[in-house]
Amino acid sequence: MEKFFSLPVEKQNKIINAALKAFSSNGYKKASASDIAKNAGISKAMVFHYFGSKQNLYLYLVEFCGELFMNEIDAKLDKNVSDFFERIKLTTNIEISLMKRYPAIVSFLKSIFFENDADVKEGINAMLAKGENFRNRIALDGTDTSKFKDNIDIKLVMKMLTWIGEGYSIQLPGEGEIDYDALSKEMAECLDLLKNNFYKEEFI
Amino acid sequence: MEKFFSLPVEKQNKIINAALKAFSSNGYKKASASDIAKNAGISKAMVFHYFGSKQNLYLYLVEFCGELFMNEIDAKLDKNVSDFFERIKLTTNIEISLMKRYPAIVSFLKSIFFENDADVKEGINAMLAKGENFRNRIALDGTDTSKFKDNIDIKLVMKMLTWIGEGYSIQLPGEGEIDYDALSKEMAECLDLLKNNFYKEEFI
Amino acid sequence: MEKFFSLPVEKQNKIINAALKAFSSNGYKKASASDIAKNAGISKAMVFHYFGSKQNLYLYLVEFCGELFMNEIDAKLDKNVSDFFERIKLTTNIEISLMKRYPAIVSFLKSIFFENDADVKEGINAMLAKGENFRNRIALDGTDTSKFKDNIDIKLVMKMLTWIGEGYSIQLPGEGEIDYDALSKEMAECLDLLKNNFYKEEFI
Amino acid sequence: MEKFFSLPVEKQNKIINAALKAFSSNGYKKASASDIAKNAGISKAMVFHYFGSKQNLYLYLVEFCGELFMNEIDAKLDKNVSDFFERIKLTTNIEISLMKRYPAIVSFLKSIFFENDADVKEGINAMLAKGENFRNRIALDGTDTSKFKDNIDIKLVMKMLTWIGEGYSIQLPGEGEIDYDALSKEMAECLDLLKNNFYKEEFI
DNA sequence: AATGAATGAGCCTTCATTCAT
DNA sequence: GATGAATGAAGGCTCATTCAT
Repeated sequence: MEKFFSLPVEKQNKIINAALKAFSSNGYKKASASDIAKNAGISKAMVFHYFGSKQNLYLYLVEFCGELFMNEIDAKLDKNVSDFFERIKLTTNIEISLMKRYPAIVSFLKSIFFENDADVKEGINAMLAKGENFRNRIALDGTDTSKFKDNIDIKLVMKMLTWIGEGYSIQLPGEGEIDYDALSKEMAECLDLLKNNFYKEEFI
Repeated sequence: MEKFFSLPVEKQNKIINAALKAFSSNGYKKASASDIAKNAGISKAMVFHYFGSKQNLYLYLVEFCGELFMNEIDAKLDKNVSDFFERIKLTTNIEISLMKRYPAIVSFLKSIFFENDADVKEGINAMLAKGENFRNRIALDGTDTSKFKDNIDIKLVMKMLTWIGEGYSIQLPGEGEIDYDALSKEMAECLDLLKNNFYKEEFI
Repeated sequence: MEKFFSLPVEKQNKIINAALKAFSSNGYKKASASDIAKNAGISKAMVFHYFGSKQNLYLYLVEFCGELFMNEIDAKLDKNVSDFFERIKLTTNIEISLMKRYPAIVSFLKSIFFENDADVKEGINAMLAKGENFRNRIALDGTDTSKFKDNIDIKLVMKMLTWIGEGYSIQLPGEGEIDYDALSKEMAECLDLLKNNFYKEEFI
Repeated sequence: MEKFFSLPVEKQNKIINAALKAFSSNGYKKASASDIAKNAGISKAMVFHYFGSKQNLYLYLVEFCGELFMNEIDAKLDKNVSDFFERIKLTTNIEISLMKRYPAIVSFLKSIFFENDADVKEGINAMLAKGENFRNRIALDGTDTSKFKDNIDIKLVMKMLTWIGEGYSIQLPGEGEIDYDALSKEMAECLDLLKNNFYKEEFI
């Protein structure tokens, strides 16, 4: 796959976007190599020249998108913030900012969740597992858990938030413009609701 | 499709389960009629004899599963229970009991969400719309909302619960045994956590 | 095929007509056994019970129709008429009267001409050859050829008439009402034209 | 279909002939793409690569053959010949010369007449209509009709000749060598027979 | 490197034919 | 005899992948 990486980044991105779009709107199986090629402005044969196989291309995209998310957060999350909900909010906003820059990524990751094709399922699960670990680390390491009421199971809260976050991305429309600000605001309301009711009086 | 319905129920179910499994693990497009036939122990031609086309079979399953869920809940949900969380809990348990009887349904409905193939998307959306109406009706009609603390946005709680519920089914493995009791218990914990913190003191 | 013949004639005819219609409007290959069965009001399996195979059925129809034509003419042609054109005219009118009684036969024989499927071609050709012999015999045996101008090649005239006759049936519409009287009249004009110019003065 | 046209003409012709042969001996429906491919020495997939669908290929052949006939005659028919029979004779000979170059065309056009499959019937009829106009124009425009005896209905003669011409092509064998010279000679005899008896004394 | 041609495997679907009842 | 179910073989078509240039 060095062949792909030795392309000018601009062209790489064009191909990546074409593939993301094709895969997310049609799924792994139905997305055809020739569609991807057409969208990217290259010949079908080049897709195989660069990536070897459709499967390879798909798995590369899975990893590429996953790493992109994690690196971005690693780089931009302020480690000094110790408040649980503040961290989640920051993380969420970073994710949303990423979505703004690479809209195709969103639908792709969305589609990945329910891709069940045997050819790519293992790779997807591996990435998702990595992502879950990452989330937990980000959310829990160095977090001040003493603010929670004593009877609150923080891990359960964390799980709930994960599902809520997924719920958000799932409900996004497949196509068309996304109102990222509304998204951000609604997530914030959710977090506030939980914070107001899960924290001890004095930390609200 | 009368041909299918005049089959002994046992055989119908075998075919349904084979199809559900094939579709949920491969998606509409890649699931092959011959796989379905093989798993159901019939010849490929019979699939077409019974359902006419793969599309027809898929759409039938979508409707079958959707109706099954809704009818089951309609029939078993005690309408006298007015407590919001109690209702959700009952509903969830009914769903889980359904999963026990038709395990393939879960992964199928899971997969339906993100099926984008044009041949079946319209049918899926129709069913999902019906489902959403149903959910709202079940959760809100006749529910006593006065127990919530005054500053709680009940619609937001409802949304959160929907996502949490979906989160549950999403995290289920595509294949293999599912620990339904753990599932049920974890969901109950979630509901209790929210109830304990969202209700006024006197209703806990 | 005794099984077929032991049916009441009424039912035989219903089946024959259903098959004639199906074959003539769709051709040998595309006409489906289930169509024939449906049109005849019997089950598909019976078609095979009676005729063994679609090929058999088709070949039977070819022979049946051919024999019907020839027997009819043999029976009704007045052997005392010795004038060439008069005979042709009589024959033609007999044919047309047959068409009136069994409309489906017309389109079927029409379609037979250009049926090229290897499964039935041989049988068709055999029947057509028999038909040609028959025509020649009818037209030439006992015919008074002395009326023709001396330089006329009667066999050539005969061939021309055959082609003209075929031309007539070919130009018939596949479906809809046929104006048999116009047909009869136009053929008569043709014959008169030839007779007037091919016969010696004194026999016109 | 540019893909097909950018092939070397030699290969185009091989494919065309393979298809003509397959279609004329089996009809539209039964002729299989794989037979065509096999006869043309290409893979089945290429048939679809070149023509998109079997229907497309068939309709292309219909038009190709039709145009070929008409162009050839337009180009070679000496417009100064005004004698009716002379024109017919020239036309016939041009047609026969075409048959020598593309033998499969004959059986194909023969088969087209009675092809009833809905997928191609419309296209066939369009071409046949064009052909009929063409025939009439060629035969009647600029023809000297004064040579006919006064009581001859020229339109009827024209019709007869059409049927006779069709009769010729119909009697041709589907396969095997055709004796084009005999064909040409017999047609000439026919024309002479009619000319000698339909023209006024002084023009024979 | 880049392309268009080429292919083979596989899919949905149809249908003549056979089986079980 | 009669029927509906069942099947296997084939056909049109698609597409990931490879080849030749």
